[in-house]
Amino acid sequence: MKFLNELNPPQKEAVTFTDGPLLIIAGPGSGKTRVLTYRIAYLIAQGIDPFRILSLTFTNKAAAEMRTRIEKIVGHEARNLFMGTFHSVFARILRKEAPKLGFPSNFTIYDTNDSKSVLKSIIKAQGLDDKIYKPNQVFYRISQAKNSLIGAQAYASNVELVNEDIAAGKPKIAELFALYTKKCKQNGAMDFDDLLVNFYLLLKNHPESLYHYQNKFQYILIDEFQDTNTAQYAIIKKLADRNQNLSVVGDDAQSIYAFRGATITNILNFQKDFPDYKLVKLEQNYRSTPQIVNAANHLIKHNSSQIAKEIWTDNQIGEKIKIFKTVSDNEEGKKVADLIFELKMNEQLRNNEFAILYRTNAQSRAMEEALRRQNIPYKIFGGLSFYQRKEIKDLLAYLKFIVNPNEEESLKRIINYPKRGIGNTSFQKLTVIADRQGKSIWEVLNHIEMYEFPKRARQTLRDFVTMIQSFQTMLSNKNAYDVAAHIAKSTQILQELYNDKTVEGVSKYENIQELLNGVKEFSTEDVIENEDDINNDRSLGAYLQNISLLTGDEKDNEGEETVKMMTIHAAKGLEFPAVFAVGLEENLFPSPMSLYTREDLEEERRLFYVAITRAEKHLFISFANTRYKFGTLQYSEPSRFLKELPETELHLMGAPARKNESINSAIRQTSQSGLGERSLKPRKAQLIRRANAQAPDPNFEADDVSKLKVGQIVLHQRFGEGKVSFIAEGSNAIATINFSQEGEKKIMLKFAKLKIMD
DNA sequence: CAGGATTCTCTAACT
DNA sequence: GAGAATCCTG
Repeated sequence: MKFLNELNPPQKEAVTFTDGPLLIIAGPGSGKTRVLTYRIAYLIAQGIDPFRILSLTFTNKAAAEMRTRIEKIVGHEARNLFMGTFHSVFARILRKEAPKLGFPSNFTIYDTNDSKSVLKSIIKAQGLDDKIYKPNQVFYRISQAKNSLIGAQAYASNVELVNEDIAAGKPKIAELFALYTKKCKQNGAMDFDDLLVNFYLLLKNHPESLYHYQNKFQYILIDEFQDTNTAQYAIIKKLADRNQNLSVVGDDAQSIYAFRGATITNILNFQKDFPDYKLVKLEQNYRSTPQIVNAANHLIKHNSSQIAKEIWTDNQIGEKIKIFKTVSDNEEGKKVADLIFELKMNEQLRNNEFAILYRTNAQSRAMEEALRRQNIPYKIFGGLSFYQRKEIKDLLAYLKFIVNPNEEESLKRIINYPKRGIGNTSFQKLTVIADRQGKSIWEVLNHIEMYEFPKRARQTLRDFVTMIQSFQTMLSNKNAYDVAAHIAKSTQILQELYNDKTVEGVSKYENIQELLNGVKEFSTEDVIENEDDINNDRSLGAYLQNISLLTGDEKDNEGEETVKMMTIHAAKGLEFPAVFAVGLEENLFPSPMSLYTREDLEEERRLFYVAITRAEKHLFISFANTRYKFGTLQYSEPSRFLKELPETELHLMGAPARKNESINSAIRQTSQSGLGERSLKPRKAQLIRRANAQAPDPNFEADDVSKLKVGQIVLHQRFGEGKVSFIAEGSNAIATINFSQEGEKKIMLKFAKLKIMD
């Protein structure tokens, strides 16, 4: 167990305290993942059966990372651990236990879009105005309730909630909640929240199940505990109740999921519910430079309440945090790409050492274009997931439907795709009949001859039923891949996309192929030899439930090193040598939706804290004066958060020439352009000044710079006078020049137009 | 009923 | 600016 020597005293304490409740407060970069993985390794080394260890994380990415790291230490035994996100672990268990709750074990998992779509039809069917009852908002309301373990019934009798709805002019939400719950049950479907709620109900209402899982999971570890919601905590508490071997790791300063119902009171509840807990604080940051740590500490002090802790580092002094402004979002992208290029040249950084972090996925486009123009390979995480693409959802709908033919959302998708002449009229008719008979549409379809349909429609419907039945038969004697491939072919979906030779068509075809490969991989994967069948289900149903909980491309491009782009939320738990936090503007970051309450604003600040603390050595923060939003150009001001950073650690790029001027006032200055009437004048003046400075001088003659030396004074056509401070030799020699007006620039001598002054 | 054109709406984060 | 919803025409 020599790995214990790699730990500092509090880390070691956290790893070796095996029995009893444990609360670890872990600052950013304090070796939290290391502690969790070593802790598991330590438990196994103590003779604990990995089958008895449950380790829950919050995102797929975190789960995957943890698994690889544990495998590295303990080897293939790691595969026997029960490990994953809350949702995925509970879904796996529910697959076995769902019948106890009145769901089929092949239940379908609804993603947010599915849920909203169901709600939308319900709202319509109730004759309500979907301008008032926006599916989005209704869904959010229901979701919040479920995350607090409030079901439809409890909701309807909760005076406070109902009054809120009445005040908001939406008195029917409780009713919609009930109808939605009923519909999900009819469809044999659970949404994300149901996975938690239903697992909780299993433990609560089925003592034998509670006993079973309490016994099975003797050691429980929870990562990112600050992000758990009421339902998740209630489950953990029940599971750990008997053995009390619950360890949770969290950092209140990194709590960024309150919008989803996560609640920091869970930390307080833990202290109350497990009074004999041991507390360990990990406060030494191994990740970042003192500048970055200091800036982060300084920023987070602006939040009102937090658990007392002092994050410190003895890492080497690094460079200042660099802030820059650009005129537009596109320029911001360009500047980021240029800086990446420079850093690669000058600091020998590699592509995969960079990350660009933003508040919203929409910001990725400007970055993407700029990187592509610079030929810098990149990878975008998140955004529209692979499984959200239309062609994928279409094929998946077939698979979901043959596995669970009561599920009407899938049916809607496939009944007339590819086009087979079953239009809206027929479908509406089917819905009405099904409702009247209290049967599913599928049951109605199976007895189509009993109902009035035009001859032609009846035949098409009958053909559809025959086709689906043939798929179902196939499912009983072939593996998941064979069935999926057969469906793609026999429905002509594959052929149709193959014939489409447009760029999109080709990519869709490839996507379908990739999906099929995924099914193949899953259905032929090795089965682990053990007594546990939850992990060993290779059926189509298991596959579908598995992918419903994936957000997107978890897998990295093999081999290729890329710049990573993602939202700050997605970056939590990750670290990079060089980080660009972009779009630090009012109405973007903090998000305009966060401005109503202090709590929301503080969550935004914690989000910025997370962004900053991802960086190891280089941190760049940028904002743009104008940005395209909703397709129109908008002016923006620098984010209030910029003023909350300590000036001593900042360097405003290309500006702080004047003495006695604080960076904050400089930031404010640079942002004065284009903020409406009031500031139009200075803007014009500024433009003119710049225009003068930049006007190409027709008499300007560049000197031969091949013999340029460090220390020489040069004149640049645009940047003015500067002193050469460094020259990187090579075929693409680059000179670093300190310009008195514009600050430090890196210039490729090949293209440089410089006049040597001495 | 299909397909195309046009209008409208929405824009926070993740499972 | 993109995707969904709606309208319009064959």
